Amino acid sequence: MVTARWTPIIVRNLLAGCTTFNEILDAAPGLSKTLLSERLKRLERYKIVELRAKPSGRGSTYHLSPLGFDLWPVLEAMGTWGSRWLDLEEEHLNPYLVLWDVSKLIDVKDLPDHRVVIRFDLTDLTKRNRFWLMLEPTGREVCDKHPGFDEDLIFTTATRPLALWHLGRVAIGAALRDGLIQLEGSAAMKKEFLSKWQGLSMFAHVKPELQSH
Amino acid sequence: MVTARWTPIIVRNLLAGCTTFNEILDAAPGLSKTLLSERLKRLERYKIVELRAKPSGRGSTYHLSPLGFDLWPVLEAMGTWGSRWLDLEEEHLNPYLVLWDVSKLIDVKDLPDHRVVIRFDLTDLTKRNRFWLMLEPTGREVCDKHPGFDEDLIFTTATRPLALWHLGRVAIGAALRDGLIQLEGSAAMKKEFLSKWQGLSMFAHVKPELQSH
DNA sequence: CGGGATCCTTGACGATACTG
DNA sequence: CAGTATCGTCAAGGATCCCG
Repeated sequence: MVTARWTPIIVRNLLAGCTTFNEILDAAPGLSKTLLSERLKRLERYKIVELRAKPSGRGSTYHLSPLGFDLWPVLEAMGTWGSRWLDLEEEHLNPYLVLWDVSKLIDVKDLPDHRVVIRFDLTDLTKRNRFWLMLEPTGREVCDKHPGFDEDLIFTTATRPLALWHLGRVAIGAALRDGLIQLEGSAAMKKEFLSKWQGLSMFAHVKPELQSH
Repeated sequence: MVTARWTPIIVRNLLAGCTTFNEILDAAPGLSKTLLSERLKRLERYKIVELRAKPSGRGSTYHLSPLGFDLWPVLEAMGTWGSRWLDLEEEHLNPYLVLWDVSKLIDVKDLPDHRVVIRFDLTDLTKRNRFWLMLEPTGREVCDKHPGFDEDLIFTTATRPLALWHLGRVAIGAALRDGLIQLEGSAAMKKEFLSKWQGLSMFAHVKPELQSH
């Protein structure tokens, strides 16, 4: 069960803090509602996931049990192995997923006490090429429509450099110097971003054994 | 691929030292030849397994690549999780598999310089209730027919105490005292067995969180 | 022994529609 | 929104036979 199709992804999403059905679904593109429903039900039977009634009355929220949390070492071992040995594939370039991961990995204690909006422009895409990362005292969010707030930073790059940066395979400083990434905004915001809000992948420290060209 | 049905078992068998098609198959009961063949082919494409021509000319032997060996942390994390949280199931009681694991886990350097044959009698079974563990300078083997050599030790127990002992959930001393396990043979052999040839599970040190009744 | 080729069944899954 | 129910499809894989 733990290794069945999509379950590792679902558990990762729960570990990352997803709680509702659609949050889990959004962070698992390609997964159908039918299958997610079936998996969650099965994970509940296996005591890995617990359901709680939503305050709103409609639907439930999903949470890992102690048993489920303890799957983290398994997922970490898988992630480390993948980072070390697998090439960067097309599917890892999905900017929404990269930014989703970025948003989840910014430490709560590093969140600003005011709202910050960072726009990401993907120069190699023609549609769905603009995303917004919102950092607020209460949480972090990624959306692909203008959130209606002023933008504090604008991050311009292509999908591949974005993924490589997040995976720690290019340093942000070098990428800025080489023009792979551009960052616009006030000096103060840039500094905050570079020091606190990078949200590097959990496996950014893993040294790949194979050259991904 | 790494998490596809049976692949973790296949990789575990390769890590344990299986090299031929049938060795892998024997240690994965329930796995069909068709599927093992397909999996090995796929693992080869993924550079996890390497084939080598057999000296005999017929068939090949299968070996893990560096990439494959590096899956060990993943399997270890899975095994630890399972030992900690999952109940002992019927399938884990299979005495052949338990003894297979025992044989693989006896350190080469602890192997005797002469042949030792240990017979295991399963008191709760009526057929296929007798196995032989053979320890030789050149290797270890389990069979379910009399190997034609004298027996040095006779280990009498039921399947469940056998599994519990191997998993480290009952100490051999306590099991002997309680009569769950009987051991017959010369005092010297018994001493060797108890000190060197127990071949406890790799997860025998993991403390289960749940009570398996 | 050491597998490969075929055939045929099953069940896993996606699409769609539905419900409170 | 937050899922559930139904149905059709396709591919994964088991059984069987085959071959050197």
